[in-house]
Amino acid sequence: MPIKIHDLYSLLLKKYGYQGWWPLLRLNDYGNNPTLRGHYTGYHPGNYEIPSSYEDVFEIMIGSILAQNTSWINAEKALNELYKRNLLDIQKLRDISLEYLAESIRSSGYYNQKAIKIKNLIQFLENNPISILLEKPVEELRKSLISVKGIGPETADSIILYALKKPIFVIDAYTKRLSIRLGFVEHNPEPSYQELQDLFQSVFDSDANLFNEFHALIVQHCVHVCEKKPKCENCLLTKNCPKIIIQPVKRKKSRKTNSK
DNA sequence: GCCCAGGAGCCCG
DNA sequence: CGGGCTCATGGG
Repeated sequence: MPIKIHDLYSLLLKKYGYQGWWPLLRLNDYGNNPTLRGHYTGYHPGNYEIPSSYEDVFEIMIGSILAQNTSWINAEKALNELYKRNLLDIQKLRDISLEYLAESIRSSGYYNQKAIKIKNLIQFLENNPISILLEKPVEELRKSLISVKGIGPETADSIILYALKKPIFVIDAYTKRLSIRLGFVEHNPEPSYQELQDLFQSVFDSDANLFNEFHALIVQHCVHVCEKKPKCENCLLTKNCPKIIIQPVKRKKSRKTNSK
């Protein structure tokens, strides 16, 4: 029996509990300790008042770029490095060289590109301070964020939802994979970002806290259970999943191991 | 060694 | 408008 999106939210919440996104360095138990441990703990389950300062908001914005196509642990190491070097600050990030910035965020991968992206974000924030962004309607906000080179739809929506606490549903690779496997959307052709976002937003009233929790729950489920190679034996949704046991979804059309 | 991770831009047809 | 390529570290 196919599951409804609304029920998916209830089941995931019941199974995994509140996720406490977006994590912040200052909430890590090593927040004031420059020695990074093996895993991160900066979550704040059930507390939707966070971020509660411009510093928090800014950290989430930077983190959303560092996290692009990268495991959060690697992104967080880079964020922690910026913190250690006292660079988590708009003026500091503006004044340092691109090279020094790139070297500081090395662990997040794509560090040359991400350094440029962060510089672009800094320039954007100098023209559009956080206090101004908070006043803007979501649609206008989204357009202006996406106009920054290096901020695409997912990063823009992450900033809107998790940094600025405005209601918009974040679509990522996990959400797409899960939606396909559960049969919310067709596999072929692949659903667009907009299609998936419209679908999820059509199910609920516009609610930033709910969108926050739901997306975080999807990530939790997909990271540990509905992986690229799904662990269906550990899944709470097997009765609802058309893809159960059947081949681990698909493969990319042709994979070239192009070594230079 | 291979595979993958909380994407985006660019270039092409 | 969509597919393919590039960017890159660190963990399993």
